[in-house]
Amino acid sequence: MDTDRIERVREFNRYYTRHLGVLTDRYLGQDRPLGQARLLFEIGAGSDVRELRERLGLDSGYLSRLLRALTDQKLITVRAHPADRRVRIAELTAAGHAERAELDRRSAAGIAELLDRLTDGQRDQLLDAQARIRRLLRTAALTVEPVPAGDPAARDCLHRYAAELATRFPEGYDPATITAADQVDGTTLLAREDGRPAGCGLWIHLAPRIAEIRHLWVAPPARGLGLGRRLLHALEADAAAHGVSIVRLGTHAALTEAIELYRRGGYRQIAGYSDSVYNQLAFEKTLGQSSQSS
Amino acid sequence: MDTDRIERVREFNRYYTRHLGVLTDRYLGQDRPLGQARLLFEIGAGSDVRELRERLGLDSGYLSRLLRALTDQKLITVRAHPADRRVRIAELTAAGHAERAELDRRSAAGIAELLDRLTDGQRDQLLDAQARIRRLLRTAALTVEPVPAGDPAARDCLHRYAAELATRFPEGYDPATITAADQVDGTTLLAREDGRPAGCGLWIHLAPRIAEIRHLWVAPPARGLGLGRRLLHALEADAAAHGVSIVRLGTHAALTEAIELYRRGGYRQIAGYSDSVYNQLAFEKTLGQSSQSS
DNA sequence: CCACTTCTCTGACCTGTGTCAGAGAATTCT
DNA sequence: AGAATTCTCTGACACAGGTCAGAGAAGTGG
Repeated sequence: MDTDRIERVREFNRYYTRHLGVLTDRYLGQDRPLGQARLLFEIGAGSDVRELRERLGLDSGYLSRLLRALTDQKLITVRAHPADRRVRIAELTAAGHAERAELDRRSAAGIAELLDRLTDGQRDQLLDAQARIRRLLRTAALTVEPVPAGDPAARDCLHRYAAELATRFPEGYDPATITAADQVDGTTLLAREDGRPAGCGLWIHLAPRIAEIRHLWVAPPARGLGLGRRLLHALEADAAAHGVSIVRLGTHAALTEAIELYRRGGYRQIAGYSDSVYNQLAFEKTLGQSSQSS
Repeated sequence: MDTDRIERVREFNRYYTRHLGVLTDRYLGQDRPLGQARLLFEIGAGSDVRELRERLGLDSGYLSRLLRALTDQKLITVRAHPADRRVRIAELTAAGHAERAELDRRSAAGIAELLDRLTDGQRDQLLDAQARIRRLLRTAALTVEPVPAGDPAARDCLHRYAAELATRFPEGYDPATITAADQVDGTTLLAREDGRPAGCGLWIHLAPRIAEIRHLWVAPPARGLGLGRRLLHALEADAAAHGVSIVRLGTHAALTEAIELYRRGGYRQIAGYSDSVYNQLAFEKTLGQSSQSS
């Protein structure tokens, strides 16, 4: 195995957490237990308790006691949800907002002190390297997996896809155009980032050994990570594994990034094969033996 | 202030610690409290208790109980130091070594899983960016400060400097050449990285308004961080602040990096002014108003 | 109306981490 | 030899974090 690289990453982690992680957390948890401090941040403008429990991954008993401690300190107030009085809503008081701002200021002060010791160019280098690492970690966190055609997360992606097209196409977009679940005789792929849906795509048969790729979409926050290309390749590989040798797809002239993606992916433009009004352009690719997922 | 940059660094810290930091620590502390796991690593080939306490920054009572827990699990043995029976020495048993290797393996497995999801080029990008960040953080952690001429840490640096020259000069180096503490009528500067001495340098008067910079040295682990340049500039600034307008220094032909440093720093070579056998080359710089520390 | 579910809170409990004071053994200083 | 110092261990204590079972209030469905 690649032990040298692994060791270097671990070395970095040790160094980084010791120097920066500690730095910021210590500032945060200076007067106040870390749990309470985090909760103050997480409450923000006001959140219901159930949501907080979910976001912070806490036991209901523990969270309840944390909330109690904060109300005793008059930093938050807790009241019942107007619609469902079982649910309770936590909100920051004026003192809570002040405390939160103070914690925020302190945590930022630690970073400011660090940045102060660097030249302007070095600061930019730092930010640049951090952005690159983050991008790579996010890329590694992305998963692409087949899901049943009716999968709720996938359907949700398709609706967001439709909503986006409606704003991008001058003529709008009719949501009824989306392929119905029972119409998918190929495969639906769903991409996730840390469990949250991040993109989708599906293919269906046009004829024996001929497939059509549809509804390839990447959620805005996941763009720029190469996910479109990855989904496209995965769909091709999956279709090939099901005996498909030719893949077609149609797209709209307004979707310039998509067109670029298909061109780079080895697709060539063909005459229109579809009667969908949105498919202004058509593309085709012959799947060879070399088609691989990645 | 530069709130945007600060916010971006904090964002990165949150993301990174959540994704990678957590990852490794969870693997480490899976079956075993983190304190015990860390102790197992720190003991390594065998260490005396006092040293462990220092390295991990633990209370003697707490450490004692951690050691007890590990001995009860037959992972370590503790015996008295042969020379001083108050001091105790902890050593891993065979089982302890196995356990340590297992923890190590698990922690590495988390990283390996991550790296596996990246292409080879992405892996290199990740390592490269991490190395850059680490370099920048270390640079920011370096401090340069004046110390009394007899400061033990500074004297220690000078001895290490002498030891290094002894190996680098074909003719060796006589430690008696080092400027005595009572001979320093200028300033001694000491560089530290996280408290540990990382380099030194000093200047003395050759004549009114003329100073000589001596014994500029950077500890091997701190090289490549621009510390030599920083020490040199700081010495110049300090001398200028004490009314010095001309700085001279002598060096040995074997010290090519130093010679390069002086050339880049605006020094020009002059005829030898010193009778020291090690000063094969001599340099001089006139300090202008623009001389600044940084 | 009744049974069931959902949501929060309370009390009891556990573990890990950390601090403090002092005892006891070994060593060093005078 | 006796006093002072060094080093480790023990016991007592505190607190944060976290888990579990169950009570009680509020809502939902038949």
